[in-house]
Amino acid sequence: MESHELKKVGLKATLPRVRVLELLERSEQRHMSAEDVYKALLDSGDDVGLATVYRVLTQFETAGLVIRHHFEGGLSVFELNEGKHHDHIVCVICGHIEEFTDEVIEQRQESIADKKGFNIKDHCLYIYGSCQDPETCPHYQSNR
Amino acid sequence: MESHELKKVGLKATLPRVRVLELLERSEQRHMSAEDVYKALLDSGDDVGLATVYRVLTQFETAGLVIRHHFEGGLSVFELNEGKHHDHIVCVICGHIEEFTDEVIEQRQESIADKKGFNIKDHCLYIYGSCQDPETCPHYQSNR
DNA sequence: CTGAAAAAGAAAAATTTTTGCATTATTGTC
DNA sequence: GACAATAATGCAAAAATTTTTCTTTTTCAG
Repeated sequence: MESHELKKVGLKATLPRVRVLELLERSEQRHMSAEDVYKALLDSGDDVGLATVYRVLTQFETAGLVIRHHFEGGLSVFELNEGKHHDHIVCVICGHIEEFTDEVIEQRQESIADKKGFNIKDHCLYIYGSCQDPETCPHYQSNR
Repeated sequence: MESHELKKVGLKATLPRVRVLELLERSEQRHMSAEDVYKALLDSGDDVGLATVYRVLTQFETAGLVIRHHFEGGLSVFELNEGKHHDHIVCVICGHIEEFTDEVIEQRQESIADKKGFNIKDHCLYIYGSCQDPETCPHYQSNR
């Protein structure tokens, strides 16, 4: 139940918040822009304002429920924070996104930060490319 | 001479373009937003329009002269493309940015992309943290 | 249930980036 | 060097995106 998760982070379980959280948990698309969320909610019959969506997403980010990414092209997207850090590999042709983690990369980052005297708060690695799989990348052939 | 570099990529050596390029080459701040560039040019007596700055920076990006980054917080910044790829470690307190490359990380990325069937076009790694050096991070003490 | 406090919604505002168009500048040729 | 063709600039207006304000509505503890 989503209301419990909201209470846990000190947010009242209002309808818009519950809906946004449900959406992020259940949507096929793990990475959604504020606009995406807004439209999806409208489509499913919820009468919510875009300003509320922005507010809620920002609150969720602050509360640690979601993570905000800035992909190439300036696109801001949100994804549910499920606790385990991961990086992203994005197909610039079809938009397909896969997640991964690599212990070696994580460790190298730590040692680089140490060497430079930084305390890591956060980090993100985005790999952009084309997935050559016609199944997942329907536009691959026409754009190859 | 900047006009030569512009010609080389097929852009006419107009005053605004030369000025923007000069600025990016000479500024202490390697990473500048469009607004930063605009203000710096006005300050140095150039009468340029903000729209032109945006246009020129986008042209430079297309031509490969500059690289555009989207840092945490949604901030778009540009830096001169000097040919050698590097990643960034950013102090979220004072804004100080350092560049680095790590061969091991680069290789791991390649092998991850291979394993997933992606052709890497580009990639970027941003580490966010606090640089604990009071010299380079003047705000560190007050925000620690 | 009820009331205080918080949140939603709508519209306006603030930001950032792009576009249309008249004017100005650049460049290859004479 | 000057000239005309072509491309680029600057301004203002328009988009696009995100945030804020303010009034009304909702939540939740007692």
